[in-house]
Amino acid sequence: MPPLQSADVRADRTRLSSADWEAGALDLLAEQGVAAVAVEPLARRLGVTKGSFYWHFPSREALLKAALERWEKLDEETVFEPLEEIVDPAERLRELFVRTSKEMRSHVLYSELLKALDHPVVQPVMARVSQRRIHFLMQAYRSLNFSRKDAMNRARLAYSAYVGFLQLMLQLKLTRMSAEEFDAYVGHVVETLIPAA
Amino acid sequence: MPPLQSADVRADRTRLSSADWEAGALDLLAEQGVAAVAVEPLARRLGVTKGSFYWHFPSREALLKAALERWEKLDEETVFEPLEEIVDPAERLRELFVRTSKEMRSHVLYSELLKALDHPVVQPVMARVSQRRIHFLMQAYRSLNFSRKDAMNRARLAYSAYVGFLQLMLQLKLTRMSAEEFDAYVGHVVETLIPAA
DNA sequence: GTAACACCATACGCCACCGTATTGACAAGC
DNA sequence: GCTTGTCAATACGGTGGCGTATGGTGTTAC
Repeated sequence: MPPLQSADVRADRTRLSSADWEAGALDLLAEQGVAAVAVEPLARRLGVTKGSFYWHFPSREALLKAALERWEKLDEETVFEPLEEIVDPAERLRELFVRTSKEMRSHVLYSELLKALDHPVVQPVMARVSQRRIHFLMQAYRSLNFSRKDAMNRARLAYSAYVGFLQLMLQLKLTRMSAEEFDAYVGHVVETLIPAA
Repeated sequence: MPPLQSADVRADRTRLSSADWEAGALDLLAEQGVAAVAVEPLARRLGVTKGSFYWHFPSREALLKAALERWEKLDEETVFEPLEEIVDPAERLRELFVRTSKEMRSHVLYSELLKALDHPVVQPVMARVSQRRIHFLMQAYRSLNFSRKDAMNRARLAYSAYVGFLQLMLQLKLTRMSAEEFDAYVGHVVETLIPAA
């Protein structure tokens, strides 16, 4: 009797590297949250046993840390660096708000991590990422002639709105909006939180 | 050797009722999240063993459900009914935003529940509570002559801002603001999200 | 003052996950 | 072709929680 292989994600024939485990961890994280990133389930999913895992990582914590740092780096590169090039601050903000519609995976991950902020490994990563993003917003508002305090408060407000919206949509699933509704909402947010040119 | 009694919360001498367990569950929930609401730890905290628990409740799930329904009821009574009496909608919104400064426990609980929205017992309760609150906001904006769509979008935005702020402050602890900073932020939010009279 | 009830203790079996130890298989380098 | 290094299987012990079974004790009703 064959060993009842689970849905076998990897193309088999190859062996696993640390990066494979990290990628798998992020997949599981996006799908089922931090608690689901456990070594035995992940091993099953990758078609091996945990005997393999403990060769690559000393502990579950270490995997989590490595995976999150991988995510943090990727996040910076794909989301923010492209935006730095837009010179007009109002336009930069608008683009940030709108591009946020795509890239669902990034939001899903961020949203799951929001639910695990009490975890000692998650907390510092999220603190860095969120701090950077809020700072990005603040600088844009500064360029729009907001006072220091107003810029800070508006940045906080805008980012809070992002975070809250994520939770309400992705987690609570209060209203699965149509594409038009969603665009209308984003339009409303832009009008409300970004001063007209 | 005495049985190493834990910090003994109840005034002893009395025995426990279902309500005591529910209250204890909410305490633990506020302090350490949904996952921490486990029967053996809770029993230890209450100075009994789980032999007691299973007399009052058939399962951990049942306790959680009872506790959350208790919270839902209390929330309605203490937060929203008082506000219904304020007739001027702009004033009502302002008061909602400002009173939200107090009542920390309510926010802490809501914030912890936000992190457990995938839990089948938590989800429906949170859906009801959030839906009610957003509807409350929407009606206020309607009274301020917002179009139906604008009112909906603004309500979503305002509530998202609330939810996000909760997570950023209570969970991420990005910035522990001073009382003045906090008031200034609330002022900024009021100016931004509520049209001037 | 005893019987019934309400609450609690103890002890047990079960499961899921963590981490360790030991051995095995396969490839590359010499 | 034999050794070394890399990845993996197996088997084990430990922890912490769930739920059950059964018996015990204080309180109340009569």
